[in-house]
Amino acid sequence: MKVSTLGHALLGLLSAQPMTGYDLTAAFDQSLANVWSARHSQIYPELAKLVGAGLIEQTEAGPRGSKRYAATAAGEAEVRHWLQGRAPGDALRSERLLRVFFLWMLRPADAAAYLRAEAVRHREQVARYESVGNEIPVERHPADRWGRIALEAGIRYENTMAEWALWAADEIEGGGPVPVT
Amino acid sequence: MKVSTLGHALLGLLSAQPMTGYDLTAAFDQSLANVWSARHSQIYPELAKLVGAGLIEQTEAGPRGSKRYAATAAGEAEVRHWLQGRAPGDALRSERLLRVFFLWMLRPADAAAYLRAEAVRHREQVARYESVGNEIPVERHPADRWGRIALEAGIRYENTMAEWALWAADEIEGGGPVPVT
DNA sequence: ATCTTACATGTCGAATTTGACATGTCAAGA
DNA sequence: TCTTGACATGTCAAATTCGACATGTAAGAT
Repeated sequence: MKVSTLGHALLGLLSAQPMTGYDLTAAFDQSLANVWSARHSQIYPELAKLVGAGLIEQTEAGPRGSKRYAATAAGEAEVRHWLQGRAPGDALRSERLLRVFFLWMLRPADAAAYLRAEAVRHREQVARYESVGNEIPVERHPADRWGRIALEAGIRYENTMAEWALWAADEIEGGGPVPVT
Repeated sequence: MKVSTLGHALLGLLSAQPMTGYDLTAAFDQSLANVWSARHSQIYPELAKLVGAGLIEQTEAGPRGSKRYAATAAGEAEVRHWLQGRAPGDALRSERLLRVFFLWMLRPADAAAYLRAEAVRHREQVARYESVGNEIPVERHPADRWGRIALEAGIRYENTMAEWALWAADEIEGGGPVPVT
């Protein structure tokens, strides 16, 4: 039984705490949004699949026809196995970075403007992350601590990209014709 | 006529220089690999689609049944339009970062070991990038200069992640039980 | 009482992406 | 001459992802 990345993400979330599909969707929109995304239309079928595989189970039926799931022992084992296996998808996918390869097609001033706007967006993201950081409860579950650690990665990433974008903008505007030594 | 991200990437590459599907596949395996990936099985059909849309055209038929394509004026205009439109897919997708959210499921020592191994992988990537940097010709096409700029983003990114991973490993191993105030 | 919003789950078709299968050419070295 | 590896293009089924459509409940405000 092979489990997709989405499956592993759901399994991981449900190992920390039992949740409904709605809660999981919210988790993908909030904390996980910046590393992996999924819509509810993908989440619900995946939950059914995981139940079928015996990796999660429904633990409770709530108010609005809601169903709460938790990872089974087999499910938790699967996550641990995934965590320790060699990273297969170590590839990063980012349309924003892809665009940089083609900025040479714009006039230098436009490209520089684009990069400075990117820097602003990255800084804004840092601000959002920092406000999220202030909302994380003071360590109730180990997952919270790891949430902070992942957040730190996000903050460092955004700051690095913001600095890079400003550097690149200067490089392009100031650079002028290439010094061919 | 809507063009996918892959389509825009192909259009951008073919605006810099006419290439065959094989060349494009190589470009996705090399320079673009770290921001967007595509297999030849996706590239060839997409080329046919772009030809149909009048965004690229075959300019030459080579030795082994090879077909060289170049972007048309409409194709170049499409790339410029894409570059200037508001970033839709500003979401980053990384299975490696996703895993971090679930490292709490491992024993602290194992999680720290995982992070230190990550740091090593990031450093190795920096080394690879730097050796690629030495192979870029000295500015023959503006795209080369942008290649360097994109490379710089990659180098800064990997260095940041390597530093973060080491910091996180220390944080976990040193941190001990949570100070509950 | 009605309205709005958040909660909650699902399906379906289309687009995207992957991996396997399939085929053939050309150049260089053994 | 033969074999290997790089060059070169394609198809197909399956998996993944997305966006739209569809439906219904519970709580709180007006």
